[in-house]
Formats: sequence, C-alpha cells, structure tokens
Amino acid sequence: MGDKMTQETKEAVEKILTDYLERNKHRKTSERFAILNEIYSHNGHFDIEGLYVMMKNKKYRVSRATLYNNIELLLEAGLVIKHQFGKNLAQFEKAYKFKQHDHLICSDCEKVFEFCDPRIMQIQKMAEDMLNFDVFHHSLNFFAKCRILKQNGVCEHKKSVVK
Amino acid sequence: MGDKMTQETKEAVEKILTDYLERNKHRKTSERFAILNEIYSHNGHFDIEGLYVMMKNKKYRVSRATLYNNIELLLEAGLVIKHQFGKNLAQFEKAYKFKQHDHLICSDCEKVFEFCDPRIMQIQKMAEDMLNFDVFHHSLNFFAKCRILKQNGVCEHKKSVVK
DNA sequence: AAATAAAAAATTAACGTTAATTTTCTATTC
DNA sequence: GAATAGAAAATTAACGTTAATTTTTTATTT
Repeated sequence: MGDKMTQETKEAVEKILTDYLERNKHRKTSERFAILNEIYSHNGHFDIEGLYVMMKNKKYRVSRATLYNNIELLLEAGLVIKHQFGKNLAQFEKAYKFKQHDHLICSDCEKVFEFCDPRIMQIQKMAEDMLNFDVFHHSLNFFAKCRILKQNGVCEHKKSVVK
Repeated sequence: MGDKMTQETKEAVEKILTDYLERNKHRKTSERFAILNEIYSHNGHFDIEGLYVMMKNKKYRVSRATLYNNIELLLEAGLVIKHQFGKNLAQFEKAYKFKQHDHLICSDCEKVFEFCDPRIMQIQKMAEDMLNFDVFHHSLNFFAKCRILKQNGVCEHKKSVVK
C-alpha cells in the first residue's frame, strides 16, 4: 500500500497546494500538508476512515472532521478526485498527473475497473455548447454483470484494477 | 407537481412490478403498489424525505424504512433510477418509458440539466467488450460552471430542466 | 516578543441512510 | 375460516458525513 512518491511529485503537489492557499487567502497549516503527503504516498482508491487509520498509525494527530474539511479543499484545488460508486461511502484518489479515466463496477463483487475513451470529451464539448456551461469535472460509471459469472456461476476477475 | 399518469402507464408499471414480485417470490403488499403509484404520479427528481412527506399528506401510513427498502426493490425491478449528484442525498426518478438521458449540474446553484448523446452507448459497448461485462446501468454527470455567470456575475438559467 | 483577531482544528450534535430487531401482516395449510 | 410460518413493515440503533460550536493555532499588530 504505502508507496513512496518521487521527490518531484511531492514538490509539485505541495507547490499547487501552496499556490491555492495563497490565492484564496487560506492558512498553510501543518495538517494540510500532512494530509496531502499521506494521500500522495498511497496508490488506488481510499475512503476517509482508511485515511484516518493510516494517519493514526503514523505519528499524526488529526481528527476526522479535519480530514473531511481538507479533502474538500484538496478537491477544490484539483489535487484529489471524489467518487460515489453507488454505495453510500465516498471514495477518493489523487488527481495530479493521473490521466483521465472512468469506471466500471461489478455489481456482484463491487470490484472497480478503469478504462479510457476519448469520446467522452466529445460528449462533454457537446453538452457545454448546448447548455452554455464550462465543465470542470465529470463522472462516468458503468454498473455491470460479469459475463464469466453468468456462464460459470463464479465471480473471479483476477485482473481487477482497483480496490 | 402531482401529475396524473395515464391509465396505460399505471397498468403497465403495475404489471412490471407484479411480474417482478412473482418471479422473485416476493409478496404483493399494498405499500409496494402505493409507493409505485405515488412515484409515477410525480414528475422530475425526488428524494426519500420528499416522497415520505407527499405520502403522509395523503391517506397513506408508511414509514421511511419501508420507502428505503422498497425503492431498492423498484430499482432492481428497473422501475426507478437513482442519482447521486455530488451531494450526499440520493435523488430518484421514474424509469418506465423515459428515454435515456444524462445530467449536467451547475456548481453554483445546483440546478440539474438533462441532455442526450448516443455516443455514450458506443463507449459502453467498448467497455463491455474490453472488460467482458454486461452493463445494465450507467451514470454520467458533468459538473460545470455557467458561462453567463462568469461574464455577468449572476447565475440565472431560467431554462432549468429539473429541480 | 506579547496581545489580538481571525481562521482552522477538534469536539459535539444533526442529518440521510443502512442495518438489526421487533411487530404486524400475508398467504398457505389444515 | 383458524392456525401457523415466513415475509415485510415499523421501530430502533448504527454508520458515514455534514453542520454547529468550542478550543486551539496562526499570523499580524503593537
């Protein structure tokens, strides 16, 4: 799980956060940079409770409310992305330097798969022009049943992408 | 709000529910048909609390838990669709005979706009074949900023589609 | 450096939803 | 039609998240 990020990434995301905080006249607290670092040294999806446990297991003293508040801030700064995969539990992932992708969720085992398709951008452009909006984020989820499961009665996609 | 549905629609959706209940060996309770009727005599999006209030204002005695449980059942029967527009409050809408559409959400005023694009089906087909799944539902949301608001500082899209 | 005002963190309470438990009702058998 | 077992409805408790309040910290002024 704990995956050390490159020094460049660390500096780049800290710079983005610093700029965002200065631009919006927010304070540069130690908690904010600790949370950012924790998130960026982790791969794949995570939820708030998981992040809380991860940080508790290390030196950090941080409350859940601070995580909820600051993940919102990181969301606005474009440093994390939020997902709602049907369930009533929000999942997050880091956003910096990660190429755009969407998700397909297995309705039997809840595993999440990623895929890319450039046509989503064409749809986005159509919607923007038709409704006169500028899209800053999109979310596309497919909820699906495994074809193998239908045939064999077992749900075993070894090549799960995330979670 | 309260919009009388045609007799044909009423019969059709009741038939779908009856068949679904029989097929899955569930009971045909009065609550289930009351909830279905209430949902189908309403246009646009709604949440559980709103449905609860609507039914309380009429003759019906029904608990919130029953609404939560049965909306899940109607979801499985393909009679309603569930949306999560970023906020932590689920929105629903009837599914029978309503053509496929997706949503764009204004980040300033939370209004929801609908649009259609056939290309989403091509993306779906691609994902299905690549990952070997059969998609039974998708959700595509664009989160966007109003161009007029950016220019004039006011957020007033009169032609809002839903809610 | 001390005093201060404002902002953020922590704590607590509230809300929407889900899960567990109890009560009521359905529908089947006698 | 009465008795019964199982299912669904209602109630209650728990969970994830958001909002409100209190405490702590930041950073600015003196």
